[in-house]
This record gives sequence, C-alpha cells and structure tokens, in this order.
Amino acid sequence: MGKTAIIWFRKGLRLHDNPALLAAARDADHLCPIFILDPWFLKPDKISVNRVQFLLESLADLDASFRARGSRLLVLRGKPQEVLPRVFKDWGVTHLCFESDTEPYAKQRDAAVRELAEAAGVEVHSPVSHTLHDPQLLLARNGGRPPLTMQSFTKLVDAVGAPPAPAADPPEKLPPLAPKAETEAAAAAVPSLADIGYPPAGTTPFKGGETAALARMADYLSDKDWVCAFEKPKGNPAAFVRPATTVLSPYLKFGCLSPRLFHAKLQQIYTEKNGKHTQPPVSLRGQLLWREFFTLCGASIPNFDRMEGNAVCKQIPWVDDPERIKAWEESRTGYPWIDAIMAQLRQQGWMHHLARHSVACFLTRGDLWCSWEAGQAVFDKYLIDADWSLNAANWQWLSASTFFSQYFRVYSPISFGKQYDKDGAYIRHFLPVLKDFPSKYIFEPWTAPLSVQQQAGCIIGKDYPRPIVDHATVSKENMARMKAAYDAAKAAAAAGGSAGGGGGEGGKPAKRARKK
DNA sequence: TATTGGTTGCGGAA
DNA sequence: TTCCGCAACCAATA
Repeated sequence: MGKTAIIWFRKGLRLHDNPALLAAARDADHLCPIFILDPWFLKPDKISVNRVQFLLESLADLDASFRARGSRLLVLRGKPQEVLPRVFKDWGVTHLCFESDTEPYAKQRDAAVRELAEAAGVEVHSPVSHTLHDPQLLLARNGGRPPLTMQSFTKLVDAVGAPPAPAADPPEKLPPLAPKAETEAAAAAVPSLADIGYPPAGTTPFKGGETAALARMADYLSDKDWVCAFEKPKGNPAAFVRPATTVLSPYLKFGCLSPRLFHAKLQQIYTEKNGKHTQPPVSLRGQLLWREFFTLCGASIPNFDRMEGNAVCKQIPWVDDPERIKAWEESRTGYPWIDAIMAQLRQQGWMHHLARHSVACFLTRGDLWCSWEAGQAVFDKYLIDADWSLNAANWQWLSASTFFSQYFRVYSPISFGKQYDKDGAYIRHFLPVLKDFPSKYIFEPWTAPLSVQQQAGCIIGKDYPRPIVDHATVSKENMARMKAAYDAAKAAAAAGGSAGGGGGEGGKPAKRARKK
C-alpha cells in the first residue's frame, strides 16, 4: 500500500524549516497540502479584515510555492473535525502531518483530530516548529512549572542549550496530489476576502506570506550594526515610516517565518561581530525569548487568558464600563497620544510595543480601570500579529496583574509620547482632525485657547473630544485601588495558605509586618 | 529569612 | 544627564 499524506497547515505557513511538511513528503506517492478555513477564526466582529487579509496573502504565497514544486495548496472550509474524516476516506489518506500547537483551542481540536485519524487508520505526526524549543521539554526541565520571570526563563533556556537547527528545505519537486484530491482542486482555491464575508480589502500596509517574511528579515538583518545594538526599550514608538522594530511579529505569528531560522541568523551575525552585541532581554534575540517565555506560560498555566481561575494572576476588582472601552477602542478618549495609537491599531493592525504599553496601561490600572481582558479582546480583534499567549501575557504584565508589580510606574498619556513625538507628527498622521494644531498644544489640545482651536479648525468638545478622565486625578486614585487589591491578595494568600491543613506546616503569619 | 534585581514611569531637583 | 520621591512590589536565589 502506498503513502498518501496530508500536510495540514494552520500556523507554520511556510516551506522553510517545516518538519511536518518533510515528514509528509518523505517517500510519499501522494502529498496533499491543505488549509482548512475554520469558521471559528472567521468572525468579522471578532477578527478584523486586516488579519484575515494577511492570512489569505500568506495562503496565496504558500500556494504559489507549492505550484513551483509541481503541487498546490487546497483551501477547504468547515470544522477540521468534520472536514478531515471526510478527506481521509475520500482521498485514501494514510498519513497526517501538522505542526504542534499549544493554544487551548488548538490542543482540543488536535486531540479530537488525532482520535478521528486513529479511528480511520491514519498515522499522525506532529512535530514542534512554532517555537525555538519544545514547550513540554522546557516545562519538564523546570520541574513542571513555568518560570515567572524573564531572568529565570533565560537561565532555563541557556541550560537547555541551542535550539534545533532549522530543518532542510523541501525538495524542488513534491509528490502530486491524490487523484481524488485533484478533483476537488478547482473548488479549493485561496478565496478572496469577499468570498468569506469580509470587506473587499483591509488597510494594513503589511503584506502576508513567507516571501514577504524572508524579504523583511533580510532587510532588517542587513544592517548588522543595528542588529547588534538593538535595545528594545530604546525604540521609538512614534516611528511609523520605518518602524523601530522589525515588524516580523505577524510573520512569526502565522509561521511565515521560522523562529529557529531567525534565531540562527541572529546568532550568525552575533558571531561575526565577535560577541559585541546586546543581550536578552533587550536584544533582538531576547525578543524571541520573550515569545518563547510567554508561549510556555500560555501552554502550561490554566485559564491564562482570564483573571478568574488563573493562578498566577492578581485578582483585581476592575469595573468594565462599555462606554469607556468603546471610547478607547474608537480613539475617543480625548488624549491624542492614546487615540493616535488606537487609530494606528485599527488602520495598520500593528503598533510599536511601547505604544501598546501606553494604551494598555491607560485602559487598565493607569486611567480607565477596565479589565485587561477587555483590552485583550480588542487587541485580538485588530492586531495582525495577535497571538493568544503573548496577548494574554502582555495584558497581564501591563495591568500589573502578573509578572510585573510596580504599579506605581504609570505611563502618562501626555508626557510619555512627547518624549518621542515632539512635534506631533505621529499624532497628526493618525488623527488628521488634529493635523493643524500647533505642536505646543497637540498632546493636550483642551488647554489651547479657543482662538487657537478655531485657527486649527478643530474645536475641542465638538470636533475632538475632551479628555475622558483627568489623568492626574484618576491615576492617583487607581494607585490606591491597586494597593488595596494587592493587600487583599496578600491577605487571601495568607488565609488560603493556612486554611485546609493540606500543607502540614504550622500557621503562616496572617500578614507580614510592614516597616514604616 | 534576607537580599537582589527587574526590557521600557513621572516629575522635580541638582 | 542623573538622581530622588513616589510608596513600597515580589520571584528567585542564597
């Protein structure tokens, strides 16, 4: 009996460093590359046109690469748990290969698919290639619990050693489709946005696909001095003509770019430069380690995208106000720096990491006191690089719920941006309504005299909103709320620790004495 | 149990 | 440009 294999793409939308593809193609008589458009991921109210456009571009690029190798990509539609059993049978499939995925939805889906494959007599192979290391391996090496600081995570990674080298490129010629799959090919082309219920075009300037990913990586890596001097916290969040970071995140999210290839290229440059380069956590390599760290947390901490039931997350009594959340989402807070960032998010599906910090702090502990989960949902909708684990982790970080606890460090919606965008070029670009405001007032337009507002053709309170809250006042109030929540968490931990008698040790002090 | 250090705050003083 | 106050955080380590 011959081998008819499916390579099932979900993330990992690339031919390079793709061990699942190699396993499927090896000694196969027939290779069927498929992507399944799962209705779960195609909800226009939950997932913006920009990210879906990026996905479809990535699929088109993948299809072109397969065609160049005598094959093609079939885009099927429906629930994978329903589509796959059908094609197993119709196409005479013997092997199913796909990249391992640690997100909760994927884990559940893939477990179900494995069972269905087993029932159909289909052999399943699911290698790790979305991260540098296998999260399960890292977890085991750390005693079954994820580290909760970047420092300890970096130590763990160093102890594990170099990540696997990128897999070999696939052969120039790939096995043909199964004959029965061939008959479905015409109906399985990469669809247009309109075909799947979206507006005809998005507005992001970033183009999806492996080809674009490799070109972008080559572009940013060509400046080796820049690579070696990279320090993330020193980047300029207001740079939008050429962003201060690589913008490889959407390509890593969809797997158009292999993290192991990127990592290997970085190490090569570092070696060439004789070790004179920045270090994690701030270096470019450090950025890959953050991704690795947060992916491990997402893979191993139950309910990682929620506050309740999330054992590492501080329980904070946020008050979700739908009007506040909407105003924040729609650039109506009255703080131009915040509103410009949110406009960039909606328009481009991407903003600099520090810009994300500004708006995340503003929505949660800084100003609006809304739940980080609400912000997470908005980012998940609009970001082209939205990643389940990274999004949850960063929102917990910024809201000082997990990982980070110095809640008295609050970003100012006025001062923070001013350091970078002195003349307000970023604000003018993303908030054209303010484009004629003088630089002096552009971060605080409500302080401009009426005559200035008239001259700028923008009346505050009419053409652009007044500030939704007074930052100086609410940030102080919120700090006190944070302190109360932290104290309550400490008290709860102390009570929980001594109650139940499970631990066996004598009572912990109910509360640690604090020196004054 | 105490110490160390943490990718990325702000505003004012020196 | 660097430092201090704010009001005092906490995981990892020794």
